[in-house]
Amino acid sequence: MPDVNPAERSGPAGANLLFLREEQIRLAQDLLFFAYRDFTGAADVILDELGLGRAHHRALHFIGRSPGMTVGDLLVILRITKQSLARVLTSLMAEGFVQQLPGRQDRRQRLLSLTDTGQALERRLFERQREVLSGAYRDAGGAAVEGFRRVMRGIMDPEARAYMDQAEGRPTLRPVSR
Amino acid sequence: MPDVNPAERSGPAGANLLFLREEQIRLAQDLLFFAYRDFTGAADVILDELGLGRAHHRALHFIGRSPGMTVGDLLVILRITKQSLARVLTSLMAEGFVQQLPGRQDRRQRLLSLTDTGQALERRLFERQREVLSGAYRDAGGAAVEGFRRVMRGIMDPEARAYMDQAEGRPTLRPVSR
DNA sequence: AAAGGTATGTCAACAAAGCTGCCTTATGCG
DNA sequence: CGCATAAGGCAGCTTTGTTGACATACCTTT
Repeated sequence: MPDVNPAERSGPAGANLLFLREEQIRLAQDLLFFAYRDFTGAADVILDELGLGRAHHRALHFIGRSPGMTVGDLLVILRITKQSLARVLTSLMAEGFVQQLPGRQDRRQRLLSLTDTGQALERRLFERQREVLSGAYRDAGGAAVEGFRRVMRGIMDPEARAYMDQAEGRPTLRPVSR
Repeated sequence: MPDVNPAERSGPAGANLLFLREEQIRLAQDLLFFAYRDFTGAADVILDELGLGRAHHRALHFIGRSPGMTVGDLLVILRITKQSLARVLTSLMAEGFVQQLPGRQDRRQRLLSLTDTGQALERRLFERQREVLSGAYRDAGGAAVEGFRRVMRGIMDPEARAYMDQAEGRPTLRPVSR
């Protein structure tokens, strides 16, 4: 039973098929662990230089992706508490990477956006991760990329899928609400 | 490849293509964040019941995957420090989920394996994640799963790929070295 | 057998990034 | 006016990572 191709077998070996299926799921667990670790780790050198952590990177990423978003929006996306986010945002604003502007319709809101410096930093971080992903995309090919996208989408919960749908196709260039 | 290689294009649509390529990378960033978050989160309810965290789950997973592995092996896989691992292993052993046996050839080693209780717990955690992954696999289809695997592999660093190669096809049933 | 390297464990102290609970301020809205 | 909402802040705690120093047992080489 060492390694049999799962697709080519279905005879009396029902249990074997079950095993193969389970093994495939376990491989996916491994894949998620290693790929996430190494992908996020790609930006660490830059973050360390600046005394920032991954939590800062996540905030930069999503703010850069939807400039003008509210603090509440970001909380929903990150699924962390106000306090955890506050720590990160406070330091990002103190360092001049992120700015807040009062909402026009609702002046209680603080609309978040990246400053020029913040955009530059986000781009540096992005480039590091792009190198990793570009390599993977190139080696895997376009069809694989589409498969990757579909499986990953399926793993996310419905709320995250909804966010993705709305984010897709929206140019990041959307102007800051002023 | 679905989208034209940017290197081969420079006409009037060059900038647009570049934008599409960048947008695709940013979508992948989102995918990794949400999928990892929701996949790992699937087991949280069970972990909370037992007062365990995700670090414990990772240890259980990899020990269950390679029974008889050494502490050093696990350190290399997880890429955390001895101290961080010690905390986790100590509590897993105290709760009776993990056991250590001295190595036969090299008696300095402590070979790690799951106890029966540990295997049962690992299975419960696994089932939760399997539900998520099975759904994603079913909706995406077999070809997509293969693409997913290839892209994820490409994202991992070479050392992690080497581990995956060695882990693949190895039945988890490998007996505990006694 | 002595010497030096390796595998593991342990202590102390610290940092990042989560969390809860509670309270304040400013603003929107019925 | 009164209540709800968006955001911020404070105090304190937990999990999980970090470093550095040191101890013990065991392997390997001389």
